[in-house]
Amino acid sequence: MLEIAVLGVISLHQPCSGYGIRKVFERSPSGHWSGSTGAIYPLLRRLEKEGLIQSALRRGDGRSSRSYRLSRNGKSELVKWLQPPLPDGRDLMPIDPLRVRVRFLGVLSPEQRLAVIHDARATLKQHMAEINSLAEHEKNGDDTLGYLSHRSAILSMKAQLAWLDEVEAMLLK
Amino acid sequence: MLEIAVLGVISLHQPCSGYGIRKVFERSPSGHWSGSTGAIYPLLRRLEKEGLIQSALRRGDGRSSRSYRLSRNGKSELVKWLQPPLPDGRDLMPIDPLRVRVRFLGVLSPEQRLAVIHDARATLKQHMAEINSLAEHEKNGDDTLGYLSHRSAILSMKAQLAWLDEVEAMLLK
DNA sequence: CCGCTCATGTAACTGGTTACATGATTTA
DNA sequence: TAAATCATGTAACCAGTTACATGAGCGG
Repeated sequence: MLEIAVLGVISLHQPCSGYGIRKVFERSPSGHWSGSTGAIYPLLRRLEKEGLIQSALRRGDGRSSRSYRLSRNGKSELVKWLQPPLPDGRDLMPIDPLRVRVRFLGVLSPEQRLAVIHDARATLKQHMAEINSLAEHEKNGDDTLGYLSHRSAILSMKAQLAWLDEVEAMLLK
Repeated sequence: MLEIAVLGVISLHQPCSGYGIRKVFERSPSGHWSGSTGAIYPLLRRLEKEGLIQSALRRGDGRSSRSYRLSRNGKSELVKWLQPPLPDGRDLMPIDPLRVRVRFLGVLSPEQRLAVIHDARATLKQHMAEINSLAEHEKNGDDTLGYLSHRSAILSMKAQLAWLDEVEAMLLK
């Protein structure tokens, strides 16, 4: 997946450096990859060896960096991944840490269970507010798909909050 | 995470075999771990070595299996993981393959983009129907938390469907 | 000139998957 | 009696993280 994400990020920001790609991952609020150097740099060299991306050296002197662009093969690889059919419904459902927690809530005392729910609600609300301000900011910008990605995160957190209400109601019953 | 999930599954089904634990993962519809032998069996031995679980041999003759139970330490490890504070908001957001796809939809033609949306909608609806029938079945059962886990999956898929409507609307605009 | 950001890289590790291998028990 | 299921395990691999290491350029 990181491989595809890197191709995708290059498609959005080309020409860009490995460092630039890392920062995109690091700064993205919708959880995921750390943008660790140990993942990105070896991956970039592999992608270039496979002909999916091309690099050019930017200034051999001093602060030199590689500038990456997507090749035709790289683009068609990305297109191929994007196109239907999508993977199985199960593979579309990521592991939700909150869901896992609630699944095993039975080992806690009733009071502790409620404490977990309350804490989860607070954490979600706060993170939602953060992403919401980002989204508002780019609402009428040119990066529609970036905005929509943030909307996805917002809607999914809203759904989790609604779910937490259900959970609390059933626990109190 | 698999480590915690295994402790959790044992807490729910103890005493149970490694095979039984694997099946729980395999059959769970809310995507995640494959329940691969190469993950479970070494992990179980490690957990026992660490004193988090205990095993007893069930019939040395013929089809023999190990029967696992949670130890006090194992239970308190699970309790510790469950309790607040939850991880950072970012770490609570798993990587959503659908979101990643939409993020990079720009490389496709407008018609292809809509095809992806339509396919995603169909896949989600079908998977939602499957989980929904499971959830209905266990609605008034004793495993409230199992039911709520499925509800979480359902609500999150509903949110994704609503989001896809937003995406389509913005793409058509 | 000090600290921050840009920039690249490696080594050790963790956590998981796939595929293979084995064999007993149950069921159609 | 054949096929499915119960049951356990290993080896090779893949993807990603953490921590370490290095160094240039830029702003206060």
